[in-house]
Amino acid sequence: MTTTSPQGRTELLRPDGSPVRVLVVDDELSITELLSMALRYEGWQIRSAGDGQGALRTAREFRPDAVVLDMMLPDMDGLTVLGRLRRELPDVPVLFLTARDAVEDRIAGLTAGGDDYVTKPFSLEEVVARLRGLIRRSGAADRRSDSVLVVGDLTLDEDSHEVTRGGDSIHLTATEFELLRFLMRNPRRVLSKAQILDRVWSYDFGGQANVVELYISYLRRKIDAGREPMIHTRRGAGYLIKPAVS
Amino acid sequence: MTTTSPQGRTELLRPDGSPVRVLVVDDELSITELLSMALRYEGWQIRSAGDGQGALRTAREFRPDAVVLDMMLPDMDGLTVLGRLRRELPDVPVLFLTARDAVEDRIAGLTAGGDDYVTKPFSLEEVVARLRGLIRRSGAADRRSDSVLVVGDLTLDEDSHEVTRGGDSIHLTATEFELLRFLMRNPRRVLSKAQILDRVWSYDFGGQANVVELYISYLRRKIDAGREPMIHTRRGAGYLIKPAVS
DNA sequence: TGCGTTTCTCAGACAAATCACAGGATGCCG
DNA sequence: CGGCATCCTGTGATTTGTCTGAGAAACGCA
Repeated sequence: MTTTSPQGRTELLRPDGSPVRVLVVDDELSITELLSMALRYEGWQIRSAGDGQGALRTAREFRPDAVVLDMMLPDMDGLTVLGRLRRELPDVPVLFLTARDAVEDRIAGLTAGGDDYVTKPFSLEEVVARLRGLIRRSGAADRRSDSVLVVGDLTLDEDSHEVTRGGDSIHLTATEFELLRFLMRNPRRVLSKAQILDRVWSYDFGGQANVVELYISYLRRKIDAGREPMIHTRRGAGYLIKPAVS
Repeated sequence: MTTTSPQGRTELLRPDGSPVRVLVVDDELSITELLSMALRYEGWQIRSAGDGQGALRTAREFRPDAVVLDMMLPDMDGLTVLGRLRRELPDVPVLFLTARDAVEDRIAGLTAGGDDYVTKPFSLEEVVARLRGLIRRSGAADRRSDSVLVVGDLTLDEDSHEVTRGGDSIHLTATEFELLRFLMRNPRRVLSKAQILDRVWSYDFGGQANVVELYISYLRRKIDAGREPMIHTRRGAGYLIKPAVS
């Protein structure tokens, strides 16, 4: 089931209307904190664990709808945790976190069961989007929820990565796509450059803050070009997107 | 009966609408886990067993619509298991798993009865496709479900392995065929290279991830050559197939 | 056993995307 | 209506991702 909160955000809910439950497992406290905060903001109920033992214990009791699982845990191998987790909760989808530079040896097979993974360092948008996808497909959330965001005559399909405005297909790069997704998931809402940076860029991004301005300008060229603009600047505050007719 | 889920994936169902039931029998836990994961993702209900005794016990109680049976089991010969299985469930189709170097003529006789086999190491696409075929032909699922995938003017027949575009017949190698089948079973959906690798290549493949790029390029030469392209690259995300007119 | 086919590695060419930098434009305040 | 802060955007260096040719190895079949 999806529902729209007073702020205009669309939330995933379970069929009985209760919030989705997600278990986050990582040994770095800064990561679990970061993720917990971001996922809570999605309206989900979060528990976290710092090792395999804790993960299994919490899973048994918390019965999450999805799990975010770091492959590198102090006490056991990620695949071992996965195996035991599956014995408890056979159908729970798992989002794996892996190091990008890790020898890609035992990444194989991770997506085979419909699970997914992201590499560290990740962007929160990416984690949230993939989790939403997993939960949607797992059927823990209502099946009617679909993968298309719509704001005015602008649409964004999270499955096909297709973006259209007024029926015209628009090609976006990966970063542009994530930025637009973030804007569209928060329509009519001012998002500060800091918020955007924290969400759309990976958590270790160390560059200039004006990449956001740059990418907003890219998006405008592609989306607002010669039309009634949908992306607006609130000087000193941030940006927002809203339907053109206003 | 077939039904199309919100994601656009086609699922096999039994005539009464309940999910298809499959029993997986293998003594290697990693194999049963891998298969269970993948088959569950097909929307099927899975039980697994690690030896002949367990297989027979589970079969009696679970009454599967199909069985995946490793020929090498610790306690009894695959043929013995088959014989006893047949006494319980005369009509259930069986997919045998055999080592590649095993004497193949023993198997040849078995498949005459409508059963089928794949050799280890297998790809998940292959197992799933063959299981779908067995279940379809056994009549456990609705007979109207057919074996031809269609995307735009591109068709792929899973039974005859025939591929055509705009009426022209196209010859594909085994790997090209499986890759195309995977793409066509997930039309308009971005599939990452990891997903493709996990699904189309065998589970023990340890090679370079760029085989996917290579085979995509082979497919393009054969399918998109001089026509409106149907296979598209989403840089940094993966590949997708969709009808040319769009 | 030998020949054609298929699979896969490797490496270079190429294209696209990302981002820093800096000058120009715009809005806001007094 | 100036002056300052903020925002916009052109340019180009660098990095990253993808495509494909060439050839080696494995396979399948006669």
